Amino acid sequence: MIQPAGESGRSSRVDLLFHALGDANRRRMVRHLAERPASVSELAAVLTISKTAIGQHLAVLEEAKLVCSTKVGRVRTCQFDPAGLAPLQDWIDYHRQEWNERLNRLDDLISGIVSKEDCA
Amino acid sequence: MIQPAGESGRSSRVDLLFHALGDANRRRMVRHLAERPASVSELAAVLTISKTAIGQHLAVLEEAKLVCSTKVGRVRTCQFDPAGLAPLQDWIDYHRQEWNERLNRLDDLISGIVSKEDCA
DNA sequence: GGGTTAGTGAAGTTCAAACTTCACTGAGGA
DNA sequence: TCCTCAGTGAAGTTTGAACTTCACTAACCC
Repeated sequence: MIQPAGESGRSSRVDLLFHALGDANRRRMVRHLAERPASVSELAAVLTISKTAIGQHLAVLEEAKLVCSTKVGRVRTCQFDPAGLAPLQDWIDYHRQEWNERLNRLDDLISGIVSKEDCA
Repeated sequence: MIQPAGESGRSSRVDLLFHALGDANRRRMVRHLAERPASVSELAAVLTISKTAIGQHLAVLEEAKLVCSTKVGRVRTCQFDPAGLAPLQDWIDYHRQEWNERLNRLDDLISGIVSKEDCA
């Protein structure tokens, strides 16, 4: 059974996101939903897996806040929410920035050495 | 044993990336390496897991091209490579864009309806 | 040379999670 | 009303992968 990460030690938002997107089928779901909303049955047909499996993946995606769904009558319609990607973007930005600062520190170090050499 | 994804069906770059970053310990490694390079032993001390485990995680991160490492003497030094994040950024951008286009199509549809109403 | 330290390979254990099937509920249509 | 279709819950199976330990190699230091 696909674990909807209820009490599985997956705590942070980033954790949920990377885990949710770490599965190829869930990424296919997201990709499909980015084009247009779809029902559980439609997604099951597209991915050629059981509707039960779709339901389980859906729970994971919803917990990661990448997808939301509403049920009207007997059909549940799933929708992509791009805002859910924000923490992922933040994570990337953080690491890029950290890296740049590291390069800057290196720059400072080097120019410091150079100016000392100038003094000598 | 940590599977270095050799023949595990993980094919695409994005697949490798999401899988690599889906693990909290690997993210901690990346975070540490974004600040400064480190040896296997140092990472093992920081994450408090065995050096063997670090070596296994390292293989995954290297395959995803997020980290590179070189061995001089008996110590292997690992380094973060921010360029490895590019495909991840592309993935995010694609889905945001797809979403925007979807909204634009909706806009067009609505304004089409409105102008028809104007004609009536 | 001999001891220590850094890292690796092999093998085994454990656990999460991605599926399945089956049984069921409940909405819609003939 | 009856039948069908959409979705869900429970339970079981199977696999991938995150660890460990142990044994080993090779570099460094005395």
